[in-house]
Amino acid sequence: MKLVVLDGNSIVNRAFFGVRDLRTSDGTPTNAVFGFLNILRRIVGEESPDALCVTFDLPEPTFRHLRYDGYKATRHKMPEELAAQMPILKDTLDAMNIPRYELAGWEADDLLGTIAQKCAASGWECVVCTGDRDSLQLVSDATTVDLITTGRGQTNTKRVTPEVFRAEYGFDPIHMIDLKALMGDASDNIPGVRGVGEKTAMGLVQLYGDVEKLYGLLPDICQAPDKPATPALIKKLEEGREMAALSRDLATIRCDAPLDFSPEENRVKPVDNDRLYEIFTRLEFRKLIETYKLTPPADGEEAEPMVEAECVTVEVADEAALAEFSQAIRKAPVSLRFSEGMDICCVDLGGEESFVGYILRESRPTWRAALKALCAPEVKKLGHDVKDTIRALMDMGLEPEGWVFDSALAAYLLDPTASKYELPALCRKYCGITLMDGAGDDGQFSLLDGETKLIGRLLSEAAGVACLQERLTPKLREKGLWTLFTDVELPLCPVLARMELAGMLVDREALLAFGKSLTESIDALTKEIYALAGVEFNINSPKQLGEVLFEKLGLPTGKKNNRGYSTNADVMEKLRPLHPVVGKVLEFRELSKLKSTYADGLAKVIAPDGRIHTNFQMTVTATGRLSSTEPNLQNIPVRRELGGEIRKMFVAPEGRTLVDADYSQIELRILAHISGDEHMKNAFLAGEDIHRATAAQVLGIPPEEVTAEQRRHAKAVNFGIVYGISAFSLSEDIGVSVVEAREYINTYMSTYKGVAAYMERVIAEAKETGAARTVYGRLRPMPELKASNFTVRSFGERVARNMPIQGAAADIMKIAMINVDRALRESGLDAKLLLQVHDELIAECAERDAAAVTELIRREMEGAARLSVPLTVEAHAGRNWYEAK
DNA sequence: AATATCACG
DNA sequence: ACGTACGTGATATTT
Repeated sequence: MKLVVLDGNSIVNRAFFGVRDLRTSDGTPTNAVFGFLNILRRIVGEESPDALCVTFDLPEPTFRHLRYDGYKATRHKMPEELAAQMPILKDTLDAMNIPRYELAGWEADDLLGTIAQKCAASGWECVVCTGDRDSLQLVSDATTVDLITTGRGQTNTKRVTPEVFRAEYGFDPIHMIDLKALMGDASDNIPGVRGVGEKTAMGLVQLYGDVEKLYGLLPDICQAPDKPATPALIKKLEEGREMAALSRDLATIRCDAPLDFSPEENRVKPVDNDRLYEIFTRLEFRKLIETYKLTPPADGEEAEPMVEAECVTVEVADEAALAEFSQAIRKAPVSLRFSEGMDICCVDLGGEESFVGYILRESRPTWRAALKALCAPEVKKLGHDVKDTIRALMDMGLEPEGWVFDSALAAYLLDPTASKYELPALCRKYCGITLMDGAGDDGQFSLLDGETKLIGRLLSEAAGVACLQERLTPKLREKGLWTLFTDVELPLCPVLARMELAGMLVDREALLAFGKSLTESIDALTKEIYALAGVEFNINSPKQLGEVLFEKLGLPTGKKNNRGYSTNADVMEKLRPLHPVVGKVLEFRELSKLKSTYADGLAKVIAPDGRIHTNFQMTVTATGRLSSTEPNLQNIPVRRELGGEIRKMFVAPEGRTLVDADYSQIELRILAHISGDEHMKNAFLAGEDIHRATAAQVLGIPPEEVTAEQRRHAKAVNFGIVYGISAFSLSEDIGVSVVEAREYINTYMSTYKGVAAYMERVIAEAKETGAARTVYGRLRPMPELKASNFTVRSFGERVARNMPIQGAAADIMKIAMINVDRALRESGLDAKLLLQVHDELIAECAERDAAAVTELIRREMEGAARLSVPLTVEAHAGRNWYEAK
């Protein structure tokens, strides 16, 4: 039996100084806790102990202080940043069910010694884990020491057994104390013998071991086997006799602390999932949550574990089973889970027959007919990530309708700020059930083959989805999210599935040619930059670029970042006039971005059909927007001239055309609507250029006298208002002093009083209800508003201003997409939606239908919401995306 | 795996 | 006095 005891203070110190600064988003330092846990995991991995515990020093004076005043006088006080982490670490250990030992008046060393001693007495092997060489004296046949060293971010452990120790020191571990008695230890304020250093002491201990024995033989001693001690040394030893005895005493780790300890009590126990999950969430250790396979705590009172019922499974393998299946699935909603390869489908029958599971296999002759039966609109279906299921089924030529629930979307609406919505975690959180994953070693179905396990998992997941429907439906209703769920999110799924499947056609040849021309320009720029800088370096490395710009060329530094000085575009734009290389670097940056992310990046994801099929994510953003991945088609360049070239590569096939329609100023229109501000509403009602109107209003001049710069400033302010403006950021953005920016904001707020009042109101409401909301009911929990930390709270206030605006725009666009898709399909026009970019839709249609499609899309988008100001859309057709916009 | 940067709305 | 605009995703570099 083996017990590992960790020297808590020593290890947390190593961790604190060895791990780079790490903080939660509210600024709490966490690096020491993080480092400690890493070391802990490493040791447990290496030693596989049967028992585990940790010792700590208490900050009170120890008995050694009483005996020798100088002792530890030089030890530094614990840094505040580390002290702040100690209680967190102790909580963490408690949640991990790892016992802690601390004893007033006793050093951690003595506790380690005592524990090692008691282990040996119980016949246990003991491993002392510390970063402190002092503990090496404990090494014996029953006790080893794992020395932790941290260097260059790397943690190494060295296992010190008696053999290892002897090989290194040339004497037995217990004589460590004799060595210290002679040479002392500055860090622990052990005086030692004056004039005796490491070399001499080592030699003497190697020859005599014990200090007492050494003194007994004085003056007839040797320094080395063939070298009698010099009279000077003997004199020093004689004079230091008392100091040696005292030092030896101080250096001796005591093994008799009055500690109630037995190795058995420290047996390794499973962690407390709920407590540890809570702590890791608070510390933002997301990775560790996965490492320890922690799951969100079950959600309160009503979540009782679902009874694990026997599930009767029926495989739909023949016509008779198919007939029964087709009947059964029409009686009540069914939940579906498909295997990753879409070759197996498990169906959980809800309602009265909830313990019946049907299995569909691609290899059976009834496969397609069974799927077809499932796809009927009368068959009410529940799923998880329904959009992906629909896309896969559509890809198989089916048209699944009748979706009534999606557990991922439901969980997203309830808390859109969660990082993921995986089915097993949701089942645990909301239903208190643990799904069978078939992977555990708990013998769930360890005797079964792979496919049987897979079916077991899918059935268990399907049952989980059914349970989630029961638990989440009332929650959605309570929180006023039900309409959004059934009328917006669910109907959007097939629309997005069709868009993803359609994909956007790309002119591959032109894209590759553009990439090649970029390469040439980049090569030329590289040479110019090397010549201007006088050195060759990696221009893509902000670190190296910073060294060249700020050290070699001596340019003035702007903002700092974690590792040095920022070289971002804002900073470099200011440096542009100071050195010709700066402009070249900016150009290099622009071109490399275009090449790596767009020219090369997009070429890589062109499907065999010549199209790019993005994935729309419905459960990512905190505001309700979609996001687009693999590739992201929502950030295709447009603002700069060269970037526009990329949009020219997105084309319509021969005989077809693209239609691009975007909402004009939708966010400001929403602001005008929900704030009810008369001035802003009037500007929109009069069809004015809103930024010009803002400048005119704020400056008190006629609109026609507004200069380009005044309009630019007003535009920045309008954006700022939506984002939750601050004078500082506005001044940065438009390049005026903070005072001027503040002045501008004040004037703006007294001009647009309705907006000012609205901003106050939303924050107050969000504070009261704990969430920000759109007019459609979409919500975002806002715990930040209660934070005592100024930065966190301010962030919360900006979010509370912004979310209802950005979120409502997202709601309106989603409604528009559903309506456009429906109208297009009903119209009989040869057209389909391809892409959404937040306030913009792109469709493809036959050339001859271009005008009709353009008008249809405009009509549906403008009609998606009724605001107190007009909602207008600009729409154009073109052979490529650039032309259409 | 984290950071810096930059593309979009 | 605090720190500094909302929401995303991809890439290259560095740890």
